[in-house]
Amino acid sequence: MTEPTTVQAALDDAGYRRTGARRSITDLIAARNGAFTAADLVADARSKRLGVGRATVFRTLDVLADLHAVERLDLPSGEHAYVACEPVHHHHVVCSDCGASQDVDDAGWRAVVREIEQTTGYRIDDHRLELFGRCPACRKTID
Amino acid sequence: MTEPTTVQAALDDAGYRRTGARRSITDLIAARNGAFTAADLVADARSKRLGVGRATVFRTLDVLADLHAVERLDLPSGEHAYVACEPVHHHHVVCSDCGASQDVDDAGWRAVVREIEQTTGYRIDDHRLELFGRCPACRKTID
DNA sequence: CGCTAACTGAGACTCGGTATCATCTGCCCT
DNA sequence: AGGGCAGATGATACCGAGTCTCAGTTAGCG
Repeated sequence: MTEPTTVQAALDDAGYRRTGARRSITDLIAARNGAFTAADLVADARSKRLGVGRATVFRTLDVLADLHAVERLDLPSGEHAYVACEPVHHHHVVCSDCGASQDVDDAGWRAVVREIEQTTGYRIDDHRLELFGRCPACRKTID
Repeated sequence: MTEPTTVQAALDDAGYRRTGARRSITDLIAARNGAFTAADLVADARSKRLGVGRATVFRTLDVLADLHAVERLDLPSGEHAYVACEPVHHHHVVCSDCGASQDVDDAGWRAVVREIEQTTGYRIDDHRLELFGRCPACRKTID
C-alpha cells in the first residue's frame, strides 16, 4: 500500500504539509485495524526507529481528530483511544477482546434523540455514543 | 438537610463506615446539582476547610461509582465528571452551559442496540451514552 | 473500655497530554 | 535551481488527574 491512505489523504486535502513524520504516523494508523491509543503509536514509532517524537504523535492525532479522519473515543476503562474512520458523523462498535471496530449507521438513533429532546426539554447538540462488545470472530473462540 | 442524602445512604447500606470525611464528601455532592469533577470537590473541600484529603475524595468517588450512586461520565472536552444518580442503569443529558443533568429513560434505545447487534454481528455488552445540550432554563437566556 | 480493621491525609509517584523553543524542511516564488 | 519563510518537528520541561504507600487515626464491635 504505497498510495496515500485515506487518513493521509485527509491531511493532504486539508492543505497540510506532506512531511516524513506525518507519513510515518498515518502509515502506523493504517497498519492497525481497530482502536489504538496514542501510547500505542508512540511505542510503534519507537520500536520501528522512525524517529517520530511523542509530541508529534499527539499533534498529528489532534489534527486528524479535527479533520474527523480519526475518532477519539473513551474505552470503558477510562482510557482514550482512536479509530481511523470516514469523515462523516457516525458511531462505532469496538470489540473488547481484539479492539476491532466497525462503523454503525443510524439504526433508529436519530428518532431516539428527538424523543429525548421532547421528554426532557433539552436541546441536544452533542452526544457521545460508544458501544463495546465482542466481534463475530472473537465470539467464535470459546475462551 | 441533616438527614442522610441518597448518596450517603448508599454508603451506609453497603456497610461502609460513617466517617467524617465521607460525610463531608456526600454533603458536597448533594450541595451541587449537576455534573462536577473530582477537582471541583477537592476545591470545595479545600475552600470550606473541611480537611479532606485529595486521595480520600478520589477513593470515595470510586466507591460511589462502584455502588452506582454516582455515574462517571466523559465531557466532550475529554474531562471526567460525575453526577449523583439513582443506582439503576440509565443515561444522562448534561447541560453544556450550567452543568445541570437529567436522567433519561429508555426512549427506544434498547431497540436500537438490538438493531445494531443484528446488523454488525457484535454482541454488545457495554455502552457509553452521554448527551449534551442546553437545558430549558439556559435556553431561555438568549446569550 | 479496648482492640482491630477500616479509614484517613500527606506526599511521592505515574502517566497522558500540553507548552516551549531552537532547529529543520516542505514548498512557493522568482 | 535555489532562497526564504511559515509550518512542522523533536527534546525536554511542565502540568494536572489519578494512584500508591504508609504511618497515624477512628468507628464501632465485643
